[in-house]
Amino acid sequence: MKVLSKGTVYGLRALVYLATQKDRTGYVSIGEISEKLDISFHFLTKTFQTLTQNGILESYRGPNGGIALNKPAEQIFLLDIVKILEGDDFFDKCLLGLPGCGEFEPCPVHDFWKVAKAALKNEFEITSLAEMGAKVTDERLRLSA
Amino acid sequence: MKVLSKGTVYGLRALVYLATQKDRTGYVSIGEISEKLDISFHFLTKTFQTLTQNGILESYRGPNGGIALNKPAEQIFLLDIVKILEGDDFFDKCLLGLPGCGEFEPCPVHDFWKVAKAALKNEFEITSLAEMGAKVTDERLRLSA
DNA sequence: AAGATTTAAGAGTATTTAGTCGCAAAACAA
DNA sequence: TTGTTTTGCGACTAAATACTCTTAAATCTT
Ligand code: SF4
Ligand code: SF4
Repeated sequence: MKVLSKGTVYGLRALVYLATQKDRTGYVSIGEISEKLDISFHFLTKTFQTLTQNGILESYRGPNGGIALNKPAEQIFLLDIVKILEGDDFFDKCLLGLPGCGEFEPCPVHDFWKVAKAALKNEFEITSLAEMGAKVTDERLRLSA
Repeated sequence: MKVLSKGTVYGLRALVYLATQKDRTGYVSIGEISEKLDISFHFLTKTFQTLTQNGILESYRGPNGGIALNKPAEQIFLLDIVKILEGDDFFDKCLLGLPGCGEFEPCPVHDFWKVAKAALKNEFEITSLAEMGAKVTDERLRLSA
């Protein structure tokens, strides 16, 4: 059951790390994050570019450059990230991938899936990076499960 | 959000089709199913082999051969299929793929995810092929969403 | 026995996702 | 201006997933 792609998970972990560094001033380099979280530098870079282009991050090149959250971590929600990295239609997906589906002639799991999906979306909608950063220690961001 | 692999969805659609044919006696050929549901014959074959090896289906070669459910459709549940085709650990997966995770130091979505996963599993556990077959018309099994 | 039908099995190809590499562009420092 | 740091970007490679093809084995029909 792969809900999120690797790229999204990496991006998320990195963003949460950023959220835990909120007392630091200025930019945090991708190199540092890559090293601290043990994520491929170039892979992260690509993900961050997408996030920068979509207004989540601000980036700056050159010495002491790096990236920074574009808004306070309290105002960035899981849903924003997921929508950007997984696509806007992320929550429109059907469970069984059957045909002509939808409300019209729903399969047995349709009603359930609709509710479950809505719950997941809501959870993503109310969970901020700040909240995640507060609950997670740096150590736990390092190795993947 | 890809919950189930293509192979699993195909297998599921095919099994539901089988369930709708319960008044027919004898075996249903993979060729027929492949044609009726517009799914690649060889791909289906592979999935069916797995299901046969795991006791869901009974198969028979030669003219008028094919496959048949090994138990009444009322006694085959979504969960059985998913466990076989996606692996036994399907519901053990973590949402964010963070580290050392689990109960110890859960991330903010952990509790929610635990509940959502349990609900999904329960739904899969109580939904039988018969139930799905009753709710779905053959037409709707044909084209994928 | 010979040929037709149908699943079993495994090799082979294509597409998608994941991850790597190299260099250009921006900014700074000396 | 020259060199260094750091992001931007596109091409490249690797692995996983999805799909196809070929041949064998079982069973029936004649
Ligand atoms: S009825 Fe709903 S859940 Fe079921 S296959 Fe169709 S869209 Fe998916
Ligand atoms: S705390 Fe739970 S949901 Fe969160 S990353 Fe860890 S295992 Fe996954």
